[in-house]
Amino acid sequence: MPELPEVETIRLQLTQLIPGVTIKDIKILKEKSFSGDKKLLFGATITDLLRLGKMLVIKTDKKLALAVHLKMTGQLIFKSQKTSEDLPNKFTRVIISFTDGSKLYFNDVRRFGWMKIIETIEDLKKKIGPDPLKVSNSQFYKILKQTKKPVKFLLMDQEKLAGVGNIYACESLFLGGVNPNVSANKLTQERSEKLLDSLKKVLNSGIKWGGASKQNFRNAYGEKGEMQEHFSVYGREGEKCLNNCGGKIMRIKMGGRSTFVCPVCQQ
DNA sequence: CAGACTGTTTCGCA
DNA sequence: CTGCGAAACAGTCT
Repeated sequence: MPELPEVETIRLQLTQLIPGVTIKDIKILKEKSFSGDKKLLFGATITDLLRLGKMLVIKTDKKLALAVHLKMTGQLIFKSQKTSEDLPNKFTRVIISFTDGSKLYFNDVRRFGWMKIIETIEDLKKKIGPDPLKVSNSQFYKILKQTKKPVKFLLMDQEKLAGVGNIYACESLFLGGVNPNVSANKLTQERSEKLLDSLKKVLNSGIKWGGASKQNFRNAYGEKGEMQEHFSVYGREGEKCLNNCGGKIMRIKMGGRSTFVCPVCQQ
């Protein structure tokens, strides 16, 4: 579920909370959710946090880091007090305890997400494209030229561009006035620039509102985000287009995923 | 009961 | 070998 803005929200919050704390113990409640030898991290102190697309990397002072992918329903919630009323819950898969008594809970209803001990981030980096917030207009235009697939698929292709999922793809295409079915390589340079600009705006807005919590997303404090209240098209099927063009938002299927479009504004 | 769901990976077929 | 789509992963919710 979480896309770039949701993961970034968690990263920003955890950056205020866990650098400097030392891992005391790791409790793995679901084997599948954690890979690597947990003992290697005992005694490691968190240094900083990094985001690679939708992945979060928790770095330590040892030569090891903990990579996390939340997939559809993952949550990373930090509690400074020793006990918490609501955590762990039945969906808690991993609990990382720190020497100061604080804890980091990895919850994941559907168990698609994972935590993985890694020695280097190079392998993770290799598999993903650049971060859309750091891409230049010319770089983005080149990426668009690489495929004739519908532009929406391109935006969501992590190997081409890392971090965009279904929601922010729909939102940015609407803001950019681009039909999701248009072949990526058919966009003119001008439209490419507008689309990238829209994508950056939508992603930054998502970060500003602390992520979108349509279903499961919670930030590092266990709270919902507010971005869902600022969607222009996502989940607004049948409602009036906010551009006052007279069109109604439609829901179409692309690659099995719901896609929301304004048939008037997005050509 | 059927269908959705904000994400990847894998498998089978053209 | 490439590219594509469907299926799989697993659970809750409407």
